[in-house]
Amino acid sequence: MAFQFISDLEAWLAKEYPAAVLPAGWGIVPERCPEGMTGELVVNVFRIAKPFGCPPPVLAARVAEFLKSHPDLLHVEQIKAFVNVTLRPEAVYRDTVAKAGAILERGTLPGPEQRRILIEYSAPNTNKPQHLGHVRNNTLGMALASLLKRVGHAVTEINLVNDRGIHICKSMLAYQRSGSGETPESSGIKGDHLVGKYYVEFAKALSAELAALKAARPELAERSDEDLFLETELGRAAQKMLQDWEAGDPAVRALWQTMNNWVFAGFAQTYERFGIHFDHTYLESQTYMLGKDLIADGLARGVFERRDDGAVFADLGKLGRKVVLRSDGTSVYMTQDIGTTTLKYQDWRPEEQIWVVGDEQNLHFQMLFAILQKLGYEWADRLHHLSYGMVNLPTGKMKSREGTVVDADDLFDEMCELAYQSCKERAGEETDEAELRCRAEEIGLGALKFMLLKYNPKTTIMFDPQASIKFEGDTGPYVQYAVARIQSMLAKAAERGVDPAAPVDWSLLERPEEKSLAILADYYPATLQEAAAKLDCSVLVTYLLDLAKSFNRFYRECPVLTADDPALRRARLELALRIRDILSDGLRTLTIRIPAAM
RNA sequence: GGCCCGGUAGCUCAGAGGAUAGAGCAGCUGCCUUCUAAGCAGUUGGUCGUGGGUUCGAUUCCCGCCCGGGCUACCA
Repeated sequence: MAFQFISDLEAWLAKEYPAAVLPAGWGIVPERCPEGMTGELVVNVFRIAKPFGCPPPVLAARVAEFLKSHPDLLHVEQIKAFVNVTLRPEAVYRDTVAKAGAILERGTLPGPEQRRILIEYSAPNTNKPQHLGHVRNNTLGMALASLLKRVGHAVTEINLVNDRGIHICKSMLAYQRSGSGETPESSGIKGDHLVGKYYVEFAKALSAELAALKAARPELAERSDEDLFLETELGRAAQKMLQDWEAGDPAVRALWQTMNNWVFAGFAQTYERFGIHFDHTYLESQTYMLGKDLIADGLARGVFERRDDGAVFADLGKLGRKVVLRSDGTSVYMTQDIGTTTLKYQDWRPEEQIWVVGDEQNLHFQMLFAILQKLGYEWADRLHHLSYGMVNLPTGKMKSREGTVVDADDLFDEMCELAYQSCKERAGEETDEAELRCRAEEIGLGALKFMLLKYNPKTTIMFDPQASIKFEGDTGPYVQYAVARIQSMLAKAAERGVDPAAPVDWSLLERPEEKSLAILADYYPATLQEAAAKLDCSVLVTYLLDLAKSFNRFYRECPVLTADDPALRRARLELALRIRDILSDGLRTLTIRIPAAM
């Protein structure tokens, strides 16, 4: 915030109360005055009173007294410990939007607060295409990376692809048995979907075999499917394939490489369409053996202990005990994660690492961080798990096996097709097809990202296709539309006799819709920084909706190009342009693109 | 059982020790020969799960309880 009367108030308080011990980073943050109260900003003295050693209403009275004599303020009203103020128009704009670029620049953190941050997200398996759950992960990851960059951090985006393991072997086995040489080219099916088709095929065949097994041996009826996996022929065959893979069997390796390449090509398309770019992709097949030496080292140093059966574990106190090496000496997931985390540190030397991973792994990450701290890494206290909730459907959870997943590519298509229909209806005949498709892509995918970012990451999202796919109300297109309206005004400025390069007389903007818009705009830098500090893009989303709403109210109430006074036209256009810059910057920060027109 | 997250309007969600708890959707009423109606304005709708406690003040903090979800493997 950069309001002059606030700085003056702080200076005055410092002078009047020299004994007050103010906390570090102290500063008065004015709040926007609630609807229905007279005033534009409010100084909440409840919040600041403590160090001054007098009752809030008493301090508020003194604050009000000081502010009443301040030249920037038209009206000051004290109610209990709230001091509501109304500003002179010239003060509003001078302190907010009038200084070109100032608001956008203030979004960047001061140098010493900028850090090198590594963020890992997406982390797909290569046995099936991505679904809505992955889309939430991808969206949260890419937008968070972008937000952190926006406030000045040096961010490295990493993907760690889980390209080996029993799940891949399931797809491979089904393909080997019934694929008859089908390829993405021969079938016309996108690579990841083709591989997914065989994964589903395996799952079906396995459950048929399990059902037959249970029918033949009723004593097994109570056992879980996982439990009985190796009792089935298919299970044993998949297991055998995994062992062959690990032994480096050339045929298995070749099939694995072929099918994985299909999936990589498919993922690349999906990522490209969504606008995702990783600085580096690690493959689990190349990192899964890491970590064992660190365990051995930790064991020697007494960080880990060996159990009677030979398994090595970490005693993590309240978190419990965690096995880090099986009794047969092989790794578990935790072993690999210890290894890859140190690898990532060595490769990039980040000051912070962030993992975007679902909340079912909360305990895993608590344990991982605790283990790394026990191992004594000085960077181990700057690791964050950005935990997010599931995406549920009205019918319940998404389950690959039951075919109830919302496929990522299908969802993209559906969003964009709906956007296209709407674009087509509202555009004139003269707009060409390619342009409409391009707009629809930006609107459709923008709506999807915005919808996923709107929620606090930790909440479980209910995705109702009927209700969630919409372009009205609290949506991305609502914000994009505000930008499009401003662009359209700018395009017409010349024909209405407004020169966007002419000087601006801000004092003409006296209407409440104008002033509150400028005041709200000034909260942008703080909002960016708050969102970045909380690793929560929904803070920014909510703000952009507010700002767009405030703009739309202004747009309705205050004619811009059709105002009588040319100087007023000029000033209002300038205000609109400053708002456009913030909305655009905000959308870009969320990785949402801005259509040229809507 | 233990640990973690959630319970706010019919629905989906914000908010947060302070003023009269907000928004979108859905419903109802208006507003397009006037800068883009993917918009604006109005209106209906709430004992903020529940019982205690702390406080000048609690929906917000603390404790108990109820409901929903997650985790609690030598799976990833």
